[in-house]
Amino acid sequence: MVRQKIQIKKIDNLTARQVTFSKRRRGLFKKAQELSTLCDADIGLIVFSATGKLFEYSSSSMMQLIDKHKVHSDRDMDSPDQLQSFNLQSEKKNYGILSREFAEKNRELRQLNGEELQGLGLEELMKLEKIVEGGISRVMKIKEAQLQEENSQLKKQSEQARLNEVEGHNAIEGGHSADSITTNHSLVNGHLDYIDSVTSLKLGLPIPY
Amino acid sequence: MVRQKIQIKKIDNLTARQVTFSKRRRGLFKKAQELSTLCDADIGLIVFSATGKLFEYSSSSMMQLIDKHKVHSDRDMDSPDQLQSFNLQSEKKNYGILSREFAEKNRELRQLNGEELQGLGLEELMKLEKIVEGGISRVMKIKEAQLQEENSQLKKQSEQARLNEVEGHNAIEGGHSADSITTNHSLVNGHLDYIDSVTSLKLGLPIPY
DNA sequence: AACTATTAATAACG
DNA sequence: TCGTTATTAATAGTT
Repeated sequence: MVRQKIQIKKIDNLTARQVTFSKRRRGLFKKAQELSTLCDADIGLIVFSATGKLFEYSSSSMMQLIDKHKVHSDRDMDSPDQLQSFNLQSEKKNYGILSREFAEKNRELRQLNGEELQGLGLEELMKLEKIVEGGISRVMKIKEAQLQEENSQLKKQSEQARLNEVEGHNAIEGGHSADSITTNHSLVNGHLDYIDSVTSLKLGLPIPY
Repeated sequence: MVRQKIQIKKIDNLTARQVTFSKRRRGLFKKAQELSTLCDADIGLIVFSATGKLFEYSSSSMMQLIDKHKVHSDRDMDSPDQLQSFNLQSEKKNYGILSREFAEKNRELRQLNGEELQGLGLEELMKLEKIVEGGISRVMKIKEAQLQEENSQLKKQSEQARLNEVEGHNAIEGGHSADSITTNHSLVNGHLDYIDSVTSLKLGLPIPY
């Protein structure tokens, strides 16, 4: 845009390109900062050079800005079904990054919880529970339901045995043996209040496993 | 920078500020696009107006760019302990945003898993389990351990009852009643193989609770 | 890095 | 928001 006007297309000459990158990058960052100051705008600017080097500017905190941005874009794509499916595709491509980020968030949450959790723990846990609701808790709920059912069957059986005994009859009458009960039964449908008083008292203690 | 040079500080007049915001914003986006094209750079620009309206430009995909940025900044703050503690503080301030993002990631992961999970599910779940390791799974493990112990006690009892019966003795001999077993016992320490074959088969099915 | 001729951006105003 | 214009700012090419 000077001694001669240039076309806006990739600069062929490597050196010239690097020089232009430096100059224009500085200019861009300066303009971003000016806009932020003049108009009280919150601005984040991320630049990766062709070689992968990162340059960034943010008028506040890049992390906060990115979070804010995420909230906004989520709001937009919450209802439209077409965008949703498009989004799913691009997220599928990013599985690795995603799960790494997920792990990271989890670690962060754990750190945050680690402080609050000791005392107030329960409420936080209930929130977490609502949040997680993922595969693992599902599996554990299934397992728990099974155990619970097995339990009640055993209790019934033991009750039956006691009754039979009192009446002088034979308690074992061709039914299920205790060892086979585990293998075949339906799931309980009702609400599982898996956080009971005993469990609550143990919250926050390190559990070895 | 024109009829009169201006100071780079917040413009007092609201109208003037809005006008300047419009003009300079357009200029900034144009320069960002030019830099991206000329120098083959990957650029993301996020601008929030003072009123909270979002404007953004990205030479590729904003999501990919943000992921890339996250990876970079993680790499930088992985070892230095000082940065870590500073980071914790700023993250504490962001608890709300964090947990919302966490929930979102979880939803995304669930969606992704939803497809793979039907078949291979288990491995993914094991990974998830390792990742989550949070309060809720801990609580569920405790509860499960309790149930398991209760179970084995019941089984022992029922076995005892059967033996006693065969030998013509009284099975109920002043021990625990079946109803009181739940309330007081120690935890199992060993490994919990809570994903058993029965459970595996049920993976991916919607579980009502 | 500096220089500088030239274009691009834009402050003020209509 | 849009157009005009005087002026400053940014920068392409050169050294």
